Amino acid sequence: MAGNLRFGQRIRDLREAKKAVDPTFSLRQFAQKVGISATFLSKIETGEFDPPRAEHIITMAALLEVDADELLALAGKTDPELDEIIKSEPRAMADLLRAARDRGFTAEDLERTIRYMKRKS
Amino acid sequence: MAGNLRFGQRIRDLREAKKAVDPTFSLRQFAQKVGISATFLSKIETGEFDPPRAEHIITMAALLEVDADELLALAGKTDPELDEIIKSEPRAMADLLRAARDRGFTAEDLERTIRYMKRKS
DNA sequence: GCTTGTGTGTAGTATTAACTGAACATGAAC
DNA sequence: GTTCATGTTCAGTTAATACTACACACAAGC
Repeated sequence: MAGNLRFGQRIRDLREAKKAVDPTFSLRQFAQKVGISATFLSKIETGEFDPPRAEHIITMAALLEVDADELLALAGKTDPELDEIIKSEPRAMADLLRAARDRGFTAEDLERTIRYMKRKS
Repeated sequence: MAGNLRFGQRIRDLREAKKAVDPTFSLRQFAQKVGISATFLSKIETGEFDPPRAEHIITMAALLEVDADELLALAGKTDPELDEIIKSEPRAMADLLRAARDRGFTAEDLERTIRYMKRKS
């Protein structure tokens, strides 16, 4: 229950922006769409509670039409899908990530690597 | 508490093999080295309890002189270190993993990618 | 001035993961 | 034949995560 105002504030901002156009994005109705209680969402938006679990964050991103990875990163969580990908080839995926870290790869370097992968497949 | 006999059996086999050479690898003493109770280790080895948390699995691997990733994979867990790596560059690392999955990359393909990364850095 | 909808404060609960201590039965060592 | 170390069983605990219901205060609309 440490709280995370950066995440909460971002959700509130996005929700209010949507609400200006679509009144069904009130706190209560948005909470219902996401599948959590209004109480919980209120606490999250004010930074009193930690972000909800990844699944709910992904639902929020879809409803707010933003990229889920951005919100997950703000929440300090990782997409459970990534865990599944790692488990599908644990040794190799672990090596891949460690190689990227050891080389101090930036987002740009990683993009270049992805383009290389696409060429090779 | 679903239990995982494959993991437990592997730990028991490795431990017994070590114990044949080094008698300090009894269940009790090994549990102490790892930092868990003998009760817990017994349940784990017999498959009655789930594997312990990743940190303890990594300690076990070091003591038993096997690769931690092998044991973690058997336990169905991912090294928390990988989570940290992902969080250091969430969008890009997520894209990297998804690209690998979408292309159906095998361990071999991933090794080739790592070699590419080493050349480029 | 009552209803309706807004976000919020109080006071919790449910579930799960990750364990534990103490007592026990069995066999080996002396 | 008692001591000692082995692995196991019983009956729980602790801490964290992820929430919830209900009642409230406030403002807008009729």
